[in-house]
Amino acid sequence: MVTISELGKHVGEDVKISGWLHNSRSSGKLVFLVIRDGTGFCQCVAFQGNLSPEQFKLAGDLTQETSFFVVGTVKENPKQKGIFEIDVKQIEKYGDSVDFPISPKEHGVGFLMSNRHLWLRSQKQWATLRIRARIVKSIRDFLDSEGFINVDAPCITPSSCEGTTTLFELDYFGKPAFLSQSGQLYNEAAAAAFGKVYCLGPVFRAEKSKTRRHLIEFWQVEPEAAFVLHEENMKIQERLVERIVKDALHDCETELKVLERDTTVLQHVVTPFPRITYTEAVKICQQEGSSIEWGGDFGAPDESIVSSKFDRPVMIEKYPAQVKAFYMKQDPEDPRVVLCDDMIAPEDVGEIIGGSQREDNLDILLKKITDHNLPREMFDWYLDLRKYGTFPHSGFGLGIERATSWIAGSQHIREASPFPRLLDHNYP
RNA sequence: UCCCCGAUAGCUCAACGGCAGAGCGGCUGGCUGUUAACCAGUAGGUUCGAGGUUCGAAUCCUCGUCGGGGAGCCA
Repeated sequence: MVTISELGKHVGEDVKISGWLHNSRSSGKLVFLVIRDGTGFCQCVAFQGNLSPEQFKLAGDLTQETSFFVVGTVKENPKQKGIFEIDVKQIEKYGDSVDFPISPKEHGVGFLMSNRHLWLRSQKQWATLRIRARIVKSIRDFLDSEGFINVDAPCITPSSCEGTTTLFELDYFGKPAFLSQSGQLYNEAAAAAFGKVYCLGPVFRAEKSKTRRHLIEFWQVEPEAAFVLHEENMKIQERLVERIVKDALHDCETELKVLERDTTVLQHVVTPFPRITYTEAVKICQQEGSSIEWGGDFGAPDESIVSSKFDRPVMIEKYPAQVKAFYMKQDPEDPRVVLCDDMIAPEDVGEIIGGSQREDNLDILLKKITDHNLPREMFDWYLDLRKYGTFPHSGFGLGIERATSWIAGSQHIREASPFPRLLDHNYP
């Protein structure tokens, strides 16, 4: 058995391909069957003269998504160079498919989402999720080669990490527990044991978000590195994003073509990325008519204004302390701001990275926990990290689906998750 | 939680106060190179639910249900 992705190596040979019927067209004595096997899509040509009457009728009667195999000779498509097709000699069904709901014409989002388990078979969903897989591999390859160790964080936690967003509460054998919104605090403990670490897994936000940029459950990679300062933290971020985009352009040419993605913007994604301070970003927004004042956080329209000024991802650094999490380190040169940065992707995708140097001074951290009204006793273990050999360190979080959505050019982040969890939508 | 928009054939939509329609999908037939193929025929309806206005409601009004987009929150 040969896969569709390998057909180019078998031109002139007879091969067997197993898969599902994506689409078919017939023309009297010819039937064109587009088969998909998970690795790609391929046209099979069944000519009446080459098949028994039973076999030819079988080919013509196949319905959408019937599973079957063909045996035939691999040929280059006479009209399209580099595209291969199969001259069918034998064809056999595995299983029928009656009234497949997703026909080759337009469908509404609600209908497609309620058929997500079948929608995954569509070409664009296939392409998007293959890009997602490539991105995850790029992230692991990059971090592993940079000496980071994969140390995963728990999904179930006794309290909120940041105390800001709403969390899902669980009954943990009679006591409350929460689904984690971030592995960050655990990463800091791991960084003190392993130096450079990252966790990669799902996180959960119980916010009733209803936008094209938000998921209730999403995957995040969170690198954390000991003795890395703010400046170097940003360099790691931009090199990681550069690598992800470069790998996708190199290895996902077919997928990007299926998605009709204009890759010009992606070609520009090379380091160094532009950097501006929060204060500069506020000025830009004000010049464009935004009502934002220094000290407030950016709204989605403000992010759009800033990102529209640049041809690649832009990093905004040094936000006011009051709009950021308690664990971010105060800027020694300006105590009003913290040593953090957000990376805003182009094309209105929004924030794909949030990162910072962490507060390593025990007294300042204690004060911040009090100021944020966080339960001190829940953070005892975290404060231990400052008691027993405190160390300068930094880290960041990159949203896998946001990155996928951007590179694939998705209209909505839900397409970047195989089975997205959305507000009032967790089936299938 | 707030603000907009929507619900009509399996799907995508039209009809906007006067006979319920089209394309796609299904089915039947035709065609040796099709690319969401094409051509002909055919089946398919409690117009989301409840109430109201009207000679007459898919259409106007009220309430409800479900869905979509956006804000806030953030990856």
